[in-house]
Amino acid sequence: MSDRLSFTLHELVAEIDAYADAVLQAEYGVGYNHFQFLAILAGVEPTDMTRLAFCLGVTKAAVSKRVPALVADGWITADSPAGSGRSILLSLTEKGAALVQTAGARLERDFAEMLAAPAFAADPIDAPRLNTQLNTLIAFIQSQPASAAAPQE
Amino acid sequence: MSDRLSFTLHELVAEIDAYADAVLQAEYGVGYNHFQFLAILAGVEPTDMTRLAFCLGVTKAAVSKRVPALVADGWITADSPAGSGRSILLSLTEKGAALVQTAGARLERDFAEMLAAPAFAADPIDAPRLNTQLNTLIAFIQSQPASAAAPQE
DNA sequence: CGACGTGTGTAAACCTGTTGACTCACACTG
DNA sequence: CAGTGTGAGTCAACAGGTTTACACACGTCG
Repeated sequence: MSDRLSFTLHELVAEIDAYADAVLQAEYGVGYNHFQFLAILAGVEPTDMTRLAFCLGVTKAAVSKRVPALVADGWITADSPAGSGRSILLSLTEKGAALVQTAGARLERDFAEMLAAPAFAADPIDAPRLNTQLNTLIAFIQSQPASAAAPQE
Repeated sequence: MSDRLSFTLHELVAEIDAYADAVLQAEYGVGYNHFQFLAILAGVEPTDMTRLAFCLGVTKAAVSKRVPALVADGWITADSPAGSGRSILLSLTEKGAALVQTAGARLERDFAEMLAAPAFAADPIDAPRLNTQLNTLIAFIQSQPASAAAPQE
């Protein structure tokens, strides 16, 4: 347990990811990265690689390398509409959408249950309020001059 | 802005890291990973590779590979005390300790200022309380059965 | 003593991401 | 119609992690 909030946040995220990875691996046979790719695509589909890369927080090249395998395994489709330059439109297949739906709901339910656990009875966590506060904080950090470091921009 | 707390947390951590990396790079000429390695070592030095790896949340092998360069550049020392098996004790040099001290203070000050920014006047963030809550949450997740995924254990 | 078991660091192969140079398709300009 | 610019995707080289297997320094126990 650290007394530095920034350390605590890192630790918490690592713990959430580890938990999610364990659940996903055990019940759906996919890893956390795999799920995250599909889940974030679900929020913006159909979209091209560049935008998805931005949403994922990785580079175009990283997305470009993962796409063929995901298409081959039937999670997503990649179409090149005529007359759109080299742009490639990515979408979820039924299988991909189903995974995002069911596994996402499962993880969200788990997480909500944790936040409502008796351990927090004495000092309950107000999730919506916390979410709003943290989003404000994100926006504020992004507005800081030194923060010119988002990948791919 | 996502309405899912877990997404927001990921985004926040990414933003904090990007900010820290920009500051560290600009003012101290080191990257965030570099600083993190030294800062976490500072909290447990002197210690051996296995324990440091655990604290960093990476494997022994990863630490083992980084140590030679850090020693060569004068950030840390690696000693093999007689009679302790193959254990190697890692410690910060003066240079390393100074970086952790000054850069750490700088980042912490920046972060504290952000949390006190006017943007939060309407709904202030109580950092110590939040830290406690999140640490409780971490402990709770770790106690969940599915969470058998901490690296190196 | 000698054989094992255990903890610790290291080496090799691999996976995944980044960077920087490139190709390609299109739009604009002369 | 070139010629040039620009945005999108891809390729090659690299960086930093993980895994698996191993070498080594100790204990312990026969």
